[in-house]
Amino acid sequence: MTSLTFNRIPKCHFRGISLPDGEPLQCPQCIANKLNYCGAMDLELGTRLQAIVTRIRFERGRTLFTQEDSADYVFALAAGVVSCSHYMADGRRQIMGFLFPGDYVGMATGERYSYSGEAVTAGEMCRFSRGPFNKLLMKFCDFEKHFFQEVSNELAEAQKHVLILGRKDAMERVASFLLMLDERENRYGAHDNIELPMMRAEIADYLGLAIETVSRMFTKLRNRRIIAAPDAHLVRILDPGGLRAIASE
Amino acid sequence: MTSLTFNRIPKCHFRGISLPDGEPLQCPQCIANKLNYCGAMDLELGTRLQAIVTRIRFERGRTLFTQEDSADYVFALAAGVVSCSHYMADGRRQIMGFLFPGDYVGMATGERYSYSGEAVTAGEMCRFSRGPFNKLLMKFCDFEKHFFQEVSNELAEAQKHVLILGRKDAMERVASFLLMLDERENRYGAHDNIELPMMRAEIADYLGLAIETVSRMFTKLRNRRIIAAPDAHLVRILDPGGLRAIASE
DNA sequence: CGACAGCTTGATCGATCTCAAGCACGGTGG
DNA sequence: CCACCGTGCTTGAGATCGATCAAGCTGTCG
Repeated sequence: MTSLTFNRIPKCHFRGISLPDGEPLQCPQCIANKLNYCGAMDLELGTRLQAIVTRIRFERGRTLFTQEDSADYVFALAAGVVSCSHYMADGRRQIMGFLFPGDYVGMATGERYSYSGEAVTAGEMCRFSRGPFNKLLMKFCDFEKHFFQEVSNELAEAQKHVLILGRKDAMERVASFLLMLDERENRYGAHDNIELPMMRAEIADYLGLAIETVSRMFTKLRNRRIIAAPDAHLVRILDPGGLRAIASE
Repeated sequence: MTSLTFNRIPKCHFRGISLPDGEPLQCPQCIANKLNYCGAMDLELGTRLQAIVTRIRFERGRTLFTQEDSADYVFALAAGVVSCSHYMADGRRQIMGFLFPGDYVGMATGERYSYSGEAVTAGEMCRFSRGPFNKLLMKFCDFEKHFFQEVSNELAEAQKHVLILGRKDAMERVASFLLMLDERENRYGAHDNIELPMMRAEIADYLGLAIETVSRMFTKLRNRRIIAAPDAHLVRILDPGGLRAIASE
């Protein structure tokens, strides 16, 4: 069966991801997932996208694009996790968000990306030249309506982020962060553990805290039996209600 | 002359705004300002918008919509300044942004507004039922492309906000805030003073600070001759370079 | 086995919040 | 006209949360 399916690409193992050798992941599939309103067009759209895509594998730590780069490409993440960080002149970093498989970046941007994309884990992404990509989607789909929705979602997330950073204390921030990851995983089916693909430093720079503070909050949550954490990158929520209360949404 | 012009509505006097009695401001004009790509259609679009608009005047302090309200309306601000605040259960407030004449709200939202709109000054806004408004614009204009741009801008602003809240100290936050207001006024022509229509409490809740801290930072900037402040709601930037350095963009 | 990176924990420091007081201004009523 | 009051702003003093500095712990890799 060669027709594109609308299943999400398999939930990736964020850490120690093992990509199939040789045969790259089907990028158009993740595009199609996001564009699934396209209906009957998919197969041809997929083929056309295949024709203009560049697939790029990367290792943890690799910088995929920087905030100074001219925004010539649109990226779709096929596997792995990527952070979007803004660096200040003196080196301070604010992580704006994390990209997970199926996420885009580079659509809603001006002349330049305003943040840098860095690989939190190994992974693979699909790169499209902005022009042809836009033209193609515009031609095939009711393009803007769809991406309007996408950007709206991103905006809502940014506003949640503003609330966390502006008015929540350290405990509330960490709790909110865990709930966000939990909700994300819930969207793709039941799960018992939350996987934390990122390091403490990345959580800290997302939450506007110091590494040590993040660590202390995890410890506190563990001691209070709100969560269990078999290792630093795995969390099981023992008391969802308690966690939600702590996050004080 | 009845044809719509593309001039911005007159720069409003934020505080002590005096609205012409009887004859309401021409709302479709502010819509048209934002939609000026519509070109030849404007006149008819304006007329149709006239037909579905409800104009609402409001005094300082009035709540225009709340975060619990079902998002049935799109608003366009014709005059005055409005804050968009998210309230937490215990009363903490985070101001997500301020609306100025010509700004919209309610386009990029889900089922409900996720924040409340409150009048920072007296003003006037135009209210459209979401359905007819969308239909109308969709019919007349290359609607989504335009609003995609709008939401993208909003997203960029939210991300700037995230950076301010996540990684800047009190001094940098206040400096950044003043620069934002300055840039906004610059877009509409030269000016010598920045008007601060909002109170210290609102600046504080936008910047994630306490009122007292905001006040102290103003004092510090004044003492260092970076700004002059004839009164609490007027600021003149004496040393733009210095202010930019302090904001450490 | 040693070196290193990432995480945790402890002790101290400091920026910002909180609490409290005083000031400036505008509106109101005697 | 002026005393009074309320609101918003500023300033000061002390408390607090989270940052910073420093050390130790754990697991991985060569």
